[in-house]
Amino acid sequence: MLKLTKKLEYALISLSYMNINKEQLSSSKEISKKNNIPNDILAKVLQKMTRLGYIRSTKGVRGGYRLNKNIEKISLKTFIEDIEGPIGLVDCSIDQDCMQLNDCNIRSPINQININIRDFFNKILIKDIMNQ
Amino acid sequence: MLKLTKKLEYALISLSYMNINKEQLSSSKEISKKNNIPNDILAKVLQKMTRLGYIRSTKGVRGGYRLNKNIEKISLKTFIEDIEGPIGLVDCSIDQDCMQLNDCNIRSPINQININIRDFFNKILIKDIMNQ
DNA sequence: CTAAATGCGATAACTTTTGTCGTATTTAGT
DNA sequence: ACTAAATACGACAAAAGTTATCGCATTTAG
Repeated sequence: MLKLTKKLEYALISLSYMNINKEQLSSSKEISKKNNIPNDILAKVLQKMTRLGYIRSTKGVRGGYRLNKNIEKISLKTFIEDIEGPIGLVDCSIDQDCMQLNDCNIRSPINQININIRDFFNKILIKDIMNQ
Repeated sequence: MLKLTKKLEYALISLSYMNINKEQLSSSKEISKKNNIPNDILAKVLQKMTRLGYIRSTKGVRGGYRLNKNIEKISLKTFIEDIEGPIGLVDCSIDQDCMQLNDCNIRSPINQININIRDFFNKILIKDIMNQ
């Protein structure tokens, strides 16, 4: 319940892999084999990261992916939210409508905690995860 | 994905309710009605908190629940883990076995982040949530 | 004795996550 | 021009986790 999804795990593993493998393109197949990740899922994760601009793709034979430069500056918060949507401990920290409405007795403290968690992840850079 | 479960939400709402309602016992039915929570689920959450010693129950007609004294000292980390099990961003921060085994390229940084998250929740007391 | 409450287990419904499949497009190499 | 290897993408299926429901037992005030 306070857990990263596999999608996110695979994304981070891939970035780390590409970081070590900087000189060449890394294909989805290669990354999946080397890291025991189902290829079909990984492919989609890589495509998503491409759309988001974290990596760049080269199509066709001998194609593959490589890191984009901006990756150095991205926080884990931005990355998580780009891949999975907004971080919210409870529904009302994202989209407001819940049964308790305005008289929920824990709304404001929980949402403060949520702000602090976002801040926590904002201070972590993904390059810190890539450069283990 | 970085979200509290309803069980936990209901638990915290109940504690907050009992805190406001200190002078009397609060029945499951009463708490559920006042806070728009399905009664059957809430009942089990309350029973669990009773087993864990966070609240105390009085059975029979006019029975109900009230806070136990120790509640003042409990951290959100302890509470979450008592209700839901250990906090772990990835499986290997809890039970080790994963596909990547020892050569996972993000294992150690992620597990360090996990330690920091646990610490984050450890510094929050549930009474801070109850006393909104 | 009855009604209102807690206690508990089994199971069903729902939601989210994870994984699979099929097909189209791009491109290096021959 | 053709082929094989790669990315791109959408629809769907399977698995897991969360949330909700039901039925029955026990306790106790009045």
